[in-house]
Amino acid sequence: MKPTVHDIAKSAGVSLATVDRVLNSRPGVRGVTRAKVEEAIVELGYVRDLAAANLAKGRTYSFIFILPENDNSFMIGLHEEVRGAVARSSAERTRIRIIDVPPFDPEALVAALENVLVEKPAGVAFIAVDAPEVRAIAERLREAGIPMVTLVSDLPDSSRDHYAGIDNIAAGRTAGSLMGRFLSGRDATVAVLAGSMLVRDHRERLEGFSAVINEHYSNIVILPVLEGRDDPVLAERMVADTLRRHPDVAGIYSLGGGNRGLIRAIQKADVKRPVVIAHELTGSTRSALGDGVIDAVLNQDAGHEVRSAIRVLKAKADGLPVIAAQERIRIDIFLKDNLP
Amino acid sequence: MKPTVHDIAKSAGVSLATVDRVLNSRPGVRGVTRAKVEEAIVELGYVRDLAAANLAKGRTYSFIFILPENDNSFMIGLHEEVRGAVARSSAERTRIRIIDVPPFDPEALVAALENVLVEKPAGVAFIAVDAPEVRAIAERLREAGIPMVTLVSDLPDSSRDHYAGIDNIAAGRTAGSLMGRFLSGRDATVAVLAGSMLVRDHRERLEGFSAVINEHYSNIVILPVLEGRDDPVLAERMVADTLRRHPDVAGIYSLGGGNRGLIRAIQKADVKRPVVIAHELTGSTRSALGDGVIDAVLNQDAGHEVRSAIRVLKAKADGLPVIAAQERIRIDIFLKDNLP
DNA sequence: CTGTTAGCGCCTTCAT
DNA sequence: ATGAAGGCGCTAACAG
Repeated sequence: MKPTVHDIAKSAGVSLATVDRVLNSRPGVRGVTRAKVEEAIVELGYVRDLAAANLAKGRTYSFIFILPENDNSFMIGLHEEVRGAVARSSAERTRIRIIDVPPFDPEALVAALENVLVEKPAGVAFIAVDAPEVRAIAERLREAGIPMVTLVSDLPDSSRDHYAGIDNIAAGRTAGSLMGRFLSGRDATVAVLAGSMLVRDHRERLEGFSAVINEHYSNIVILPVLEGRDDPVLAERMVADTLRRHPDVAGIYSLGGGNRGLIRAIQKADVKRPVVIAHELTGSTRSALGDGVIDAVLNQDAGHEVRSAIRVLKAKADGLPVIAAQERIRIDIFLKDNLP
Repeated sequence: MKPTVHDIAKSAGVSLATVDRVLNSRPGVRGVTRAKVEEAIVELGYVRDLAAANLAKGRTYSFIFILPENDNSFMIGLHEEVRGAVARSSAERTRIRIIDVPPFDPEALVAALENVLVEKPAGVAFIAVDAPEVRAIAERLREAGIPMVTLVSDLPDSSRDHYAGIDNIAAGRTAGSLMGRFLSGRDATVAVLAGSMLVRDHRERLEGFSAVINEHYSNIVILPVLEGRDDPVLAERMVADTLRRHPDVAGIYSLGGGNRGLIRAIQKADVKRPVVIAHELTGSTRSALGDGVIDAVLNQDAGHEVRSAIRVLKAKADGLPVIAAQERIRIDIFLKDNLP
């Protein structure tokens, strides 16, 4: 039989309350007594039953998710996943509140996080904007002991406890390798469509992509980056324009959003289909994969990211370890053949 | 406040015991009484607290994992993952027993499953061998109400509740697409190394691979399949032999095990490096990816499969739904750039 | 400082 | 067929 608090109380010759105080490192226990209890704990190999503890405490983990009110498919999907988690809240003993903020706005993010500091939830998840103010408030959250995970976009070297997202440099490198292989040795010109070079994930993807091309595919020339602001209309115009001015473009790496526009531009253009690699599996990229307009999609599983963030926040709140492999967010590669 | 059994007892004007009988559909309640209780349940929107129920019952889910005592890296890794789950057992209220059986042996598998039928655990997971006897015993397990999930290799159209593994036809197609693209239009000869054509997953991978090559890459000729029995020594000999007799082989698809031998054969051969696509990320395929001997590895995440199997078995045991997206096992594609 | 006691939400004898 | 009471493992007042 697994030992319970009763067993260790008996073994240490104290009462349940004292055992509980020691277990939860609450004050009001003499050093000697504490020592006795701790000894009994290790001796009997006691491990606390979290479910029972939570039941007794009537505990529910209150988490806050700060999400940008962005209208691209990926963010909409992410929102949906969080709402899914909200729907499962009662079964999972969580209470999740969503705070919407304007995208790419450090001030707004800081304000939301300040709010978190007041509310003192059991944990917070947010999509980082890499700015000094954000780092500063994150540090204060850490001091306040509020578990923190960054989602999708990280705040490296900061006080966040965990990052639930992909390695964007690796993603860029992966795109570079695929592009290089798919273009197979021919001299070629490749265009890159990004959202904005001010955003860290986009910068990192470009960095990884360029690095691989420069290292291994010197036959490929990368055109100056197009910044389409993740906007389908703008993206379409920029890509169409590029295809007109560089009819020899043999490849396009779309590392941000606005893929609907990219796809339209390619379909309308009167050129040989370029090799296209894009990010995020959405309705439009999925069907473009099927139609052969896009050749590969790199994806991060938003559902996984959200579930992982919650698991990690719970674990941090309880001071428990996580299963690292389970929380690693993969860089999914989808061809039309392995679509889910 | 979430309603509890007390609330519905009060609302229905009965005692806790009666409520409990209704909740667990136990006999000994008059139709009218039952109706009253059920009405109160829906009216108050009651949902039972599983954690509390399990605490009261002192419940632990007993599961049996039947695993082949295979010595290839993938199976060893799978074993390890199950042992990891065993280590987490107490925290997860599970008790997992592993039964080892000889690989590819329907009789042995049937015997083990017969044992399961006697032991009546809360669920069983096994790597299917596609044989009529296995289907038959699976049917008996279903009749006995024992939740069943197949792992890695499925038993399609059978009575298993769930399959925790990849779609092997899709995996083969994915390999075919990658091979076709990597070889980019050139006329080429491709060799296929399998374990055994008697195993369903291998057959399906070959089927998918061939289909794509035939549909889209008529420039590629596939040599007769080599059956290396997942044995590194045999595989090395067969591949070396093939490379000697067909120095023009431009691609190799290794859809089974024994990759250590494949890698050695390629390294020793005095030919231009072929494009190599293999399955399962192990120590050797990982370093071969790094060395450029293997170009892509298709992988199924054994850890995910095991954790998923357990989640699904638990859910089935409780008659609860699962989060489908969480239980889909991906066909991971690894290049050297996105290694975990 | 330490112990007693009464729950958390549910299940399970044992009576009635 | 129904109900009362005690308990699962842990926590939280409230007394001493």
